[in-house]
Amino acid sequence: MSSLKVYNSLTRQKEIFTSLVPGYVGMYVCGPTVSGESHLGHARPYITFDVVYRYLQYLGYKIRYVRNITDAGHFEEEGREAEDKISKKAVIEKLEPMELVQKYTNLFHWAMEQFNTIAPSIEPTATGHIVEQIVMIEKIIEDGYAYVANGSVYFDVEKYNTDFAKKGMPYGLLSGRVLDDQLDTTRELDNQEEKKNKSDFALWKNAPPEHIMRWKSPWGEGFPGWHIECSAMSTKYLGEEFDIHGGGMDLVFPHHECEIAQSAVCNHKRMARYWLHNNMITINGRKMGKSYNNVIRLSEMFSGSHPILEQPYSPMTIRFFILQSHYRSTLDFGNEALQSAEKGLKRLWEAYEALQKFRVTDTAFNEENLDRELDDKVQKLLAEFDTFMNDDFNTAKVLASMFELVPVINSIKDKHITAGALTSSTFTLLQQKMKTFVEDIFGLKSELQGDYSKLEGVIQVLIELRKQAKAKKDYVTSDAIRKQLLPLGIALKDEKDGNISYSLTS
RNA sequence: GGUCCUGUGACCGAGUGGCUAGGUAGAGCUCUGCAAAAGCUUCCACAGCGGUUCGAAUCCGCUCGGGACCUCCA
Repeated sequence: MSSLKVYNSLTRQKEIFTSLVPGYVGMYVCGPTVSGESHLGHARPYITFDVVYRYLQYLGYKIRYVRNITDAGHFEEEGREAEDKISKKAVIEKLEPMELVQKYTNLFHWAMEQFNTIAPSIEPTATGHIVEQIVMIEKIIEDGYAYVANGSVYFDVEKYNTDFAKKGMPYGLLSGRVLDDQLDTTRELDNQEEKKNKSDFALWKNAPPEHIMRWKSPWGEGFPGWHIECSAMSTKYLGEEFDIHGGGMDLVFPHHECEIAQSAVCNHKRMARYWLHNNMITINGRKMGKSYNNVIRLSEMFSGSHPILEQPYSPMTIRFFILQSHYRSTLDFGNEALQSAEKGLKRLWEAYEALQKFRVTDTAFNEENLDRELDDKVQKLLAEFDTFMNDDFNTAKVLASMFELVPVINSIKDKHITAGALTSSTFTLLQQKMKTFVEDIFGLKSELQGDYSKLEGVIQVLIELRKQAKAKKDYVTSDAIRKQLLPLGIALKDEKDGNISYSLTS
């Protein structure tokens, strides 16, 4: 079998993945800032890395997946006073900062559950690791790569760049930036006069009196800078050097660049070996984001309550939609695209469920029925699942292969293909492999909720009545039963063999 | 302005220089009391202009268009 290759942002090429410790993988993914409700854009990284996580498990790795919750307020510079955005909003909403943070954390967890993502192994919060961050900052100061100014601490980017460039780790390595080119392009920021250079970034910010979120530190009361939490928590839970660091492409600079610098000073290591970045979801070609005023919250997606939405879109539809593209490409949102995804998923899922219901004995395999060509084709398509996933997690191609199997499955079900056209081993492999990839790796699931056992009994009664009506050629009655069930989400289908099957939609 | 990415058929989207991915929609057919579903068949592409090559959607150059980052950001 081919080995896993991943695109490493650091080297800008695909590399064969090997873990630092054989059999084990450490993965850190930048989590959400819980100062507001999650939007469609958030779905991309967490679904992408959920699949990465699941696939690595499939490959047999024992993996520790760390994803932080940023619940300590970072400061904003909207041309005004530096302000904790979390505490700012809390005042408006008359909520305690932690109450607000808890609310949005809960909403985030709810959305992630809807998407059927597996919870990370550790989900550390920034506020729960203030001590670790302070310790790290102290170390950076000791080593001479940070300085204190008016109760704030800044990272000395110039000095870092000068010293670490010699070690092959200049500042800007990940994002492809050259520090000297940057000096003029940095925008005017608050408290700029405190910094030695514009490119320096805050490790610790002095809290103004009105600031609600604040902690005691050697430099006075304040709060941590934007980047230090990830360095501190990744070191704590994954070690000084670990395998994978993931996040959205918009975090490459400055966030990840700063993480690398902080960790390099403290640990003298290169932090993460593979940097994986997902691309953005766009809407009308534009990134979804607060600043563009085009945010669709996940709760709005699920309920269809946003003016731009023609209908609600279920979590699985969105998950499938995301899986249909490659994670490093932009993905353009649109009603038409989502509706296509919804229908495609339905077709795939129904074929999948039908497949799982088969017993191998149903196929009645024997030499006469064997269709060698078809058998080879199925085997080839199944083998491609692994090949494509190994090629930087190309879920789009795997889905394409799955859709080539759908007509085969449906043809067996509808008896267009002779039972037993496939060898029983191929058929078993088809069932197993589809189950593994559809459910275990892609994380797709049925969206029917609750207990349908009673309803199923009721439907069987109606089906029986309809059968009797049909036998008497009483089509008025039989059509009425079918027609009235449809708006209730129960679709009856007359099968070839005279049976009536049904499918439920939520 | 700097750095980088990108432009594929009605829409979304994959794509290793040679084998017209796939999904949805459209058209036709089969099955069917009708319907739905399913199956089969089918139409519609590689922004433009040059270049390299036996051969380019894929490599190179230019032009035009879109986007990301340089500020919190998934």
